[in-house]
Amino acid sequence: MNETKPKRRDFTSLWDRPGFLIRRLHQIHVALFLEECSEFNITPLQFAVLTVLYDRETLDQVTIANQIGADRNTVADVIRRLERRGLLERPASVVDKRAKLARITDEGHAFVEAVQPKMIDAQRQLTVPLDREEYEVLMKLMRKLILENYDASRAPMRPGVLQADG
Amino acid sequence: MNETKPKRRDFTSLWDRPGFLIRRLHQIHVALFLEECSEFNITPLQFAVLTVLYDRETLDQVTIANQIGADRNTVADVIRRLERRGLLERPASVVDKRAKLARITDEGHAFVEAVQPKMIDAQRQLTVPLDREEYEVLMKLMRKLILENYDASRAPMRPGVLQADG
DNA sequence: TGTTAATAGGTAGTATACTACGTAATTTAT
DNA sequence: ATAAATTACGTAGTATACTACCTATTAACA
Repeated sequence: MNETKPKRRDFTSLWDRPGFLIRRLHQIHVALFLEECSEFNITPLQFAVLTVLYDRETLDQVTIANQIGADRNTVADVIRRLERRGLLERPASVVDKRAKLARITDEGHAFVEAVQPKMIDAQRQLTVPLDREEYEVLMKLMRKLILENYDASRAPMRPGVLQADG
Repeated sequence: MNETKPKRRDFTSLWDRPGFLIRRLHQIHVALFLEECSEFNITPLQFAVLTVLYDRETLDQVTIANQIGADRNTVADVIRRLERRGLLERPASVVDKRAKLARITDEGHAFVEAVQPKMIDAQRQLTVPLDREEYEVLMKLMRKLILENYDASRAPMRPGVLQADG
């Protein structure tokens, strides 16, 4: 084979910058998700919130933010929109007067079930180019980077959550 | 070894959804970049725009957007901010009265050189957990997904650009 | 007990990343 | 040469993802 350059990590071209590729992948995923779910008018983050509330638990905003690895304020916005659509309720906590809880409604529950197959289509379409082994390798490496850069983002997921879901 | 489940692609847990992992990775990358470059008050996308203008070419907004794989309107915002800081100039095109071009200033040129090492630190920190082979595999798989989902996002990069930089 | 810490939530502001729509200029087709 | 389609740019609006700062409530400790 022709031995090309040793190829150390140089980052000169945009296509040699992991951050650049990750940004593009993120754009593409969001675009695919929105396209597949266009009939439901739902976003990836909104669906993630509904996913953690699907089993009818009643959680506060911070817990939800930690479980989906999102910013506290962003989650507050998302919850506001989902409540406006009647997919969530927001009961006040009786034990902690600061906390404003969130719980899925029956409508929200049915909504998740309706959207689920489309969400899966979006995930599948993004990754169809990969065979089984490539897929597993990619997922493994991405999980590794997320766990090792655990405290980089302002919305780090808690160890408990990692163990529960990972 | 203990043979766990066959592990088909099921997407039930958030950590089994590629889109979810990509969103988290994107968050982490942005956080690392902003942290490393905090003294310069610059974002990944702003730096990407400066990168394509670094060799003193004078380009229009659409061309810039295509080269960095970003939305046209987003690029317009970014350019506006960079111009406000004196890092870019915006000469009008003489051949096409619709086009408003962008060109890097001397200040912008020096700025890129000052920020470059910090950008590289951010890229490196994101990927330190990976050894050389893992790094190359990850980059290869991400590039593959981007190229194969070429027309998914509204800001697809043109084949010419792909050949030039890929 | 009383002071301090930490926590839950809110508001306001910025940047990215879109959609939808409109205008002016250019290119293509008839 | 004129009409139609395309292109470049702009504005306005929405959603995500932050920072910074604020209040109220709870927990910790001296």
